[in-house]
Amino acid sequence: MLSQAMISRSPSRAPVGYVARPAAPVHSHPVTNSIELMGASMPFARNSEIYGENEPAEYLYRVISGTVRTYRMLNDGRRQIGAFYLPGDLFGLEIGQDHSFSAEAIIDSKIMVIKRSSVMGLAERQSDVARQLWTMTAAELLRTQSHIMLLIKTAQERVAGFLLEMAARSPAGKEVELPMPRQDIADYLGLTIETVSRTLTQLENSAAISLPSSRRIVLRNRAALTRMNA
Amino acid sequence: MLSQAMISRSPSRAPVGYVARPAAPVHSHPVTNSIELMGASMPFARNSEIYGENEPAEYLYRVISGTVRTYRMLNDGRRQIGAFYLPGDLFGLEIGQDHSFSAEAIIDSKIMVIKRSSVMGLAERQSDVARQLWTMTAAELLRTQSHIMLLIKTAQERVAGFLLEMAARSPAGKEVELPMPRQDIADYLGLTIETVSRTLTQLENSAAISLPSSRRIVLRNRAALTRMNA
DNA sequence: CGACCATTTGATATGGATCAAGCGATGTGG
DNA sequence: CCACATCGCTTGATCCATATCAAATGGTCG
Repeated sequence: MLSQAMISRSPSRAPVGYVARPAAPVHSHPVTNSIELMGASMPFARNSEIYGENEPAEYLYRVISGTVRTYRMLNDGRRQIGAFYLPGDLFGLEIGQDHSFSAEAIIDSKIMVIKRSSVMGLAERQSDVARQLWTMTAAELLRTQSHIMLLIKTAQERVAGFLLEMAARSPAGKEVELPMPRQDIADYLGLTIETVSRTLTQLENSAAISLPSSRRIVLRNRAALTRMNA
Repeated sequence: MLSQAMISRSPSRAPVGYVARPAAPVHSHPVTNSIELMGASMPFARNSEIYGENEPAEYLYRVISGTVRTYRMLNDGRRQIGAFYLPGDLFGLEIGQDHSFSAEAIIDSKIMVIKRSSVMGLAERQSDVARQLWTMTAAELLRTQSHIMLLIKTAQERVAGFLLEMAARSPAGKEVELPMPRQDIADYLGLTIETVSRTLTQLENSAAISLPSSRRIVLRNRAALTRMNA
């Protein structure tokens, strides 16, 4: 696991030499309008690193297509996934010098890369841009706070909560396509893959969901899931 | 527990009628200089509510003396403490309309209350104030992210981490005076009081700490604690 | 002193982890 | 085109860390 990440380090990271494009806005987040048009699109292969924890945060990123995970490791190898980012989502915004998490593409992804200095420079002069940056950070804070609430719940509640969250973010509300493997879900929820798997089976048996395939989940009884979500 | 909170709701919250003071700055956080001089000091009794979750966030707060806890409840009564705030700390800053956590004084406390609108107005015109607000939110985000990492650890790691955190924030580095009861520590760490208590005893037996009294903790072997902290 | 509350300690239960094996889909080389 | 290796996922058996239930201890205040 670690060695794989190591290998993928050098090839794909530096956005040097990439050509800036007109950058067709894919998803339009109301909050980030002025930042929307900046930057260059870059491909990242499945499992490749976008940036590493403690590296200088020189860029800010937006998912064009694909999915990204951010994570942090404890020194003995336990991994905590901080967030999943879907098309339209911004990530990698830091106020400190360095990134506090690492980021990897979960599947082949296109990522818009934006120079931090240019955004910061803009924020100096335009208070609405400054406000956007603050708003984005605040949104991350709210998300992280909800994540904490997830982590004190039972396995069933965590999984139900995760499914509802993913459903809410997916284009089709009822059918969810999960881009990430069970291990990622487990590391996001603070559970093992076995527990995630068993809980999903259990939810299927109780008719709350159905699993046409392991990555495809249909919410059959959203009320039941919401009730479980505590 | 809930009824107690209810009772304490009306008496002490609205800062109406309080006289603004010159407000001697007690602790000087480098990050919050311009905000430091604003607002009025207000007393809050032990266990009284400062604000409630989902209430409009009209003020911003700084601890002058005492200690504050913020928390959120799940609908079945499980409580998660989001943070402890010590003298000098700012809390209650929200970018949305409402507070996302409730806040209570743990012990009798003096709290500086600052009108949100006045800070926001200032931020409109002064970019350094705007940057301060952003920086404060980002600091909260970092804290919350660390909290998540705590919650995936073992009981011993959580308690060791908590003690180190409190020690780092306390004036005297080696001897820590805990202003909060075991239940608050438990709800912060996602454990039960029994587990917190047992873990402390175990740390004492292994000579990592000593407990002159239940609220007073001496770090005898910081290296051991750091090692446990994973 | 006695009541009350916080904390500790003890005994037992249990949810989720761990260890281990089976299964199904996907891809590859013969 | 099929046999088989691989990988991700599920299922089963057992274990263990922490929760739960219960009682004892200690500290504080009237």
